[in-house]
Amino acid sequence: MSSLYEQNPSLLLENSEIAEGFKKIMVYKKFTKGHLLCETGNICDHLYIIISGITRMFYYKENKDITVHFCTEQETASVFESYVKREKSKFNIEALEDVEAMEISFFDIENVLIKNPKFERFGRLFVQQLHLNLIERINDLHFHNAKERYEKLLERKPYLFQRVPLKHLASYLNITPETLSRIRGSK
Amino acid sequence: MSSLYEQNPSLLLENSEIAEGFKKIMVYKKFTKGHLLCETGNICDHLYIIISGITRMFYYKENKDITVHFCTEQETASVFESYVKREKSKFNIEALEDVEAMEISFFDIENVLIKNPKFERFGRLFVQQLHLNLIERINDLHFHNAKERYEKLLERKPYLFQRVPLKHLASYLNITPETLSRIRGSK
DNA sequence: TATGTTTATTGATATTTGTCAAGTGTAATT
DNA sequence: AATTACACTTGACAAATATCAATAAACATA
Repeated sequence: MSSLYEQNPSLLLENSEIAEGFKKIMVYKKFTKGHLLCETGNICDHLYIIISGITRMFYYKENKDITVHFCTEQETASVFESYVKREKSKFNIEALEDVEAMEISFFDIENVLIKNPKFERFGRLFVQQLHLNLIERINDLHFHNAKERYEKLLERKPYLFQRVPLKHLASYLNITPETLSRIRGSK
Repeated sequence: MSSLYEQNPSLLLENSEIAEGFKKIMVYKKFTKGHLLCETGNICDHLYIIISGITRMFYYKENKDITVHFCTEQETASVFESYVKREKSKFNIEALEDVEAMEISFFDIENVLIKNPKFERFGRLFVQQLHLNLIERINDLHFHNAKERYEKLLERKPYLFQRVPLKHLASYLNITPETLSRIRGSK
């Protein structure tokens, strides 16, 4: 598989040198359900590679709690734009279950990349994968009505419906809990 | 400015070695208004760095022409997921004006990165910038109603309203031309 | 288990946005 | 200039989704 379209950056971690380089800066962490891994107004200084559990990213709009993203096993939770641009996060990240994760700090990644430019490839693939995921998400939001969005999500991430309160799924789908309930009822 | 949050990858092109590496694989191209730089069903094999003119990415949903993205001077047009994953594009890219662009092929980028791993940093920053733009876009789509989306776009990219037919802006905002017309009328 | 709290469902109604149709304006072409 | 095609606007109505209120179900905790 050629470098530009290697989709899964974790493949590169089989290269033990790169794996070791990153493993050195990872810290094992546990968070209890309800804990905020990142809070509005703070700069998101860490990435969290989820080992177990599930998180959601959310914010408040006119007192309504709106979820914009979920992360679960093998995925990486962060407020990317805050992390990269060093600006205050508009979002919170909350543990919806007890969460185990490997934490990596911005500054440590920084140093690894400076010392080992060859790790940049991993960085690119990592960001590329984030980007591909977001393209899929935006295409879903843009091209489909409420019911289609629901069905897509049910097909793609059925586990969310087992693990996450429907109200969060509703706001993630950009609909009200009432509308989600009616969509689900009409089956 | 430190490497991870250098936002504008073009800064790196001031490093003449990297600039030269990429310049070698760029080809100057001209397209007339209406030309399709990428067509549905084909793999998008090239990036286009726009020098002048403007493009839109669009597709057909139930015979409706829906615009998902615009690119203008200094920006890079491509169907990223087709380009990266080597899969058939779901989108067309159309020149809305006569367009001058630097064309770069997938395979040439591939080779440059393989021969010069130090160029990976540029690649990462490039993808990172794409990603930050998309985050902004999705936040707008997700968090705002029709009128707010219109106002955001007017504020952020006023030139689009000078250069692009309103019907394309309407579908980009995920509303009908009639709704856009009414929003504009109510001022 | 009992109690209180949160979450989910259901119904009635309101609002937003879309659809269809007609008409006007504008630009390109003959 | 007349003709055509396309873009835009406006109005009447329809459909999708939201809001508000009431209730039921599930969950948490004493």
